Parts: sequence; structure tokens; C-alpha cells
Amino acid sequence: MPPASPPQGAQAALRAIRLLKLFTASAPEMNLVEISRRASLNKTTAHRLLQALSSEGMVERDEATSRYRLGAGLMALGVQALSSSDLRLRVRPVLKRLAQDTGETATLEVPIDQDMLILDEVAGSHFVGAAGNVGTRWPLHATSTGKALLAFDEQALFRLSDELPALTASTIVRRSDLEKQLGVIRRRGFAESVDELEEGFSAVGTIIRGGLGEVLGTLSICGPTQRMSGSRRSRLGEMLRSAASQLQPA
Amino acid sequence: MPPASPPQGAQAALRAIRLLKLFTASAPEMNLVEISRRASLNKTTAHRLLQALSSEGMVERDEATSRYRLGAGLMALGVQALSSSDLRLRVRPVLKRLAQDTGETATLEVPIDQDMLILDEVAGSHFVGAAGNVGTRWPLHATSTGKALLAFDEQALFRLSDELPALTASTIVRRSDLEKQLGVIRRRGFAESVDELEEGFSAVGTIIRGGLGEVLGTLSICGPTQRMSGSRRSRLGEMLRSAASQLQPA
DNA sequence: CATGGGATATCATAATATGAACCGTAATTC
DNA sequence: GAATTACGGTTCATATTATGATATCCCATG
Repeated sequence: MPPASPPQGAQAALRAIRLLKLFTASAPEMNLVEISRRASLNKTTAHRLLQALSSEGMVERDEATSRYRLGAGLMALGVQALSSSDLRLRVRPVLKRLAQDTGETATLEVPIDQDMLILDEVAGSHFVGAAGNVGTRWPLHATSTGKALLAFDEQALFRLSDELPALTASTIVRRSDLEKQLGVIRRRGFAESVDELEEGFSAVGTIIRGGLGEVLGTLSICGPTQRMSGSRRSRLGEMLRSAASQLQPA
Repeated sequence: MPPASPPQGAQAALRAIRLLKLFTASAPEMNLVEISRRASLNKTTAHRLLQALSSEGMVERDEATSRYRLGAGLMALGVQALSSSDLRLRVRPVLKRLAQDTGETATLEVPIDQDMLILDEVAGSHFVGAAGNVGTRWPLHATSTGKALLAFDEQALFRLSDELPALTASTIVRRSDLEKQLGVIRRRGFAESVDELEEGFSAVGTIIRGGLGEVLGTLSICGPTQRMSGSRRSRLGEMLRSAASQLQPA
């Protein structure tokens, strides 16, 4: 079942939110005409919605360049969202323990569109390792957490893009290959990503379930492929499964 | 002149954004009726807007408790806003240098409603000092950055609440006392906050101007009052002024 | 000086957003 | 146990809003 479809009577609200989502790392600022074109909206409509967003601080318009960008009000809301996240607060001690016990970086991730968003991260004790990635997003099909989600949450399959982009020579790009691997992940209880997101980078990931069995998010342990041999990944995977099951309420 | 008033033809969009703003540190989650009451909206309207927000990931509804909270999609947007902030990227090296040269914590802040939002922060070299406050908000009238803003940006005066809450015995609570101090700040070029926000905590702050003279944000240096004697605050204030003027384009 | 593009304003009208009324369920009160 | 209350959610007539075609102004360009 795909994500909840929007109700009638919210077109303007949805349009405004979707305008916000047009701003990305590759397009951090845009003028009115560019925004109306990307949003497939009349420029008058786009202008009015941007005025509304601006009045609430969601976007800001640079008077010198006439370009819009995401505003401080949205920053404040986003940080409020992060800091009040119940899941993040509950999982933080577990991430710390995993990072300490393994020496590798541990992350908490949730799905956003076709990506996994890193909600929290505790760095490992090595110099070489992932760091400072809270807020970044990574494609589902190339991450251990994304593949774990796809294996255990049927709804997540709808998030996959039609084309699976090859990020490295090892990235899974064929749907049938991915489906096979999802079967293995279901049996083992955790997923692996070896040189699939980035050359030299590997991770193990598993899901976190809520009290009703629903998937709340995912956990991972990651580091350079050189340190993550097959047998080590198995051990790390079991640690993750154990940590995740401790997080699930009775 | 108060902030831009919203245009006609955006009521639904504005209502949706304002629903998001109802979620705060003291009210991280709420049910439908509570939200409709706080928003002064019919519950049917609130329900429909929440459905729309939920479909875009701005809020999430906990099925076990029927309560809404800010969602991962908003976290992603907020972090996107933070990481793409031009001001933040430009100011970061300056914060590092200030923290290094002074040993105290340096921050970049912008106004949000009646508060200053910490956009970025570089910790000082001491054990005792401010840390990990990115995303937090502090009242204008009790912070050095807030007072600097009020002194140099006339529009900011409209952000002040009618009552100025006393956070410590030293907090300025009378409008007339604040106006007087703003005059001093204008002459000196920087503001001070001594035990006004929190007992034992002091800071100096100044504004950052854009190429057209408009106020883009504020800078501060802060630490325990014990280390921040009057003469030291003057020196730190001059360093801040100098740093801020280097940030302003020709 | 003419032209084109971008930002912004106007307003008739099509389309949307609204909320009263209703329903089902669960918790609370008597 | 029955009655009452409260909450989440749906329906749909209609009041109200949001829309976008058109116009205007400003600025850059040739």
C-alpha cells in the first residue's frame, strides 16, 4: 500500500509544501520563474504561495538577486522536529553503545521519498570512518538500512524509483537481483551494503519495530570495507539485531 | 515596519504552516482535538490539513496514541535549510577563528519570532562553556545578539513581546530600560548580556550586515561571567565588530 | 529606443476549502 | 449495565477562497 494520499481540500497547502521541497542541495536558490516552472504552477500562484511561505519564514528572498531560498523559520522547525523525535531520543543510548562496543560509526535512519535520511549518528573511535552526516540522504537500494527497510516493510517497495542508479560498480541495479537479496535479508534478519554506496564503504543495517510491529526506522553500523570482512559483518549484524530487538516494546 | 503580511489567497497554506508551528519543546505531540483548539480551527479543517501535512511527511501520527508529531520530512527540509544556508557557510570560518583566538564559544544567530535562533556554533577551548546549542532559541531581550538586533534593526522592535519575562534577577524587564541600553549599544557597536539569560552566563554580540546594509544575522562570543570581566567584554566586543565588518561585502 | 523577461497587482469566476451534521467507537460517569 | 461524553473520521451543500489571464512597472540587453 503506498503512502497516504492527500485529502481533498488541501491543494493550496500541498502546493506550498511542495514548493519547499523544490529546494535541494543542487538547487539551493531559485527565482520566481524557475520555481513556477519546476512546480508546474502559474507564476501568479507561485508568487502568492512564496509570499505566504516568506511571511512565515519558511523561505527568504534575497533582495539583491531576487532569488528565494529556504528560510530560518524552516530551519527552526526542522531542528525542533529533530530534537523532539521520540525515536531519536530512545535510540541515542543504543547508538552510543554500538559505536563504543564496535569502534565503528552507528546511525539511526528513516525513509524519506526514495532515500534514507540519517536522523542521528554516533561516530566510531577510528580516524577513518563516517562522520557528520546527520541530515544527509542516501538512496534506498544502495544502503544497508534501505535494503533492510525494503525487506521488512512491503510498503517501502513503492518508494523505489523505476531506475536503480549505479553509484559504484557494485551497486545493485536490476530489480530481480534486489528482490533475491531481499529474500536473503529476511532470512538473516539484517542487510549488508559492500562498496555499493561508495567504493571502500560498507555497512550492516536492520529495522526497528514499534509495539504493533510497525517499522519505525532503521539502524546501521558502518566503516571502511577494509575493516568489514564477511565474518565481521556477520558479527556486527547479530549485534544490530540484538540491539534492535531490545528497542522493541513488549 | 513589521514583517511582510501574508497575501490574499493563501489562507489554507498559512493554516497548514501554523499547525506545524504549534509543535514546540513543551508540546512535542498532540491529538487532533488539541491541535484544532490551539489553532482555533474546526476539527474537520484541522484534520484535513494534518492529512495533507502527513502525506508529505511534515507530521506523523502515532497509531498507538493517535497523537501527531513533527515528521521526518520536516526534519529533512530543516536540515536542508541549515546546510544550504549561504550565511552559515560564509560565517563558519569566522566563528572558528573567533573561538580559537578567544577560547570562548562563538555563535551565529538569526531572529525567529520573539527569539534568536542559534544557526551555528563553534565551541571554545574550555571545559566550562556553551555547547551543542544549534537549533535552540533564546528571547531577544535577554541575549546580546537579540539586543544588538533590536539596536540596529528597527523592524526587529516589532518582534518584542509586550511583557519582557525576567529569566534572572538581572534580566531587563522594563521597556524604557531596554530602550536606554539600545542607545548605548548603537554608540558602542556591540551589545552585552551579563547574567541576564542565565545566572553565570555572559556574552557580547553584534550584527552582520549585507551588501545593501540590511541585517542578515548576528554574531556572539559567550562564556561564564567569571571569565567575562567588563574590560574583557570590551575587548571581545571590538573583536566581534571587526569580524562582522569583514563579513560585510564592499 | 525597442524589445524581452521578471516581479507584482488586479479581479471575474471557477474551483476549492469549509464546517455543520452525522456516524462509529471507546472511555467515563452514574 | 445504561447513558453520556469525547474523539476520530466522513459527507456534501455552499460560502469563500484560490486561481490565472491580463496588465503594469522596472530593468537589462541589443
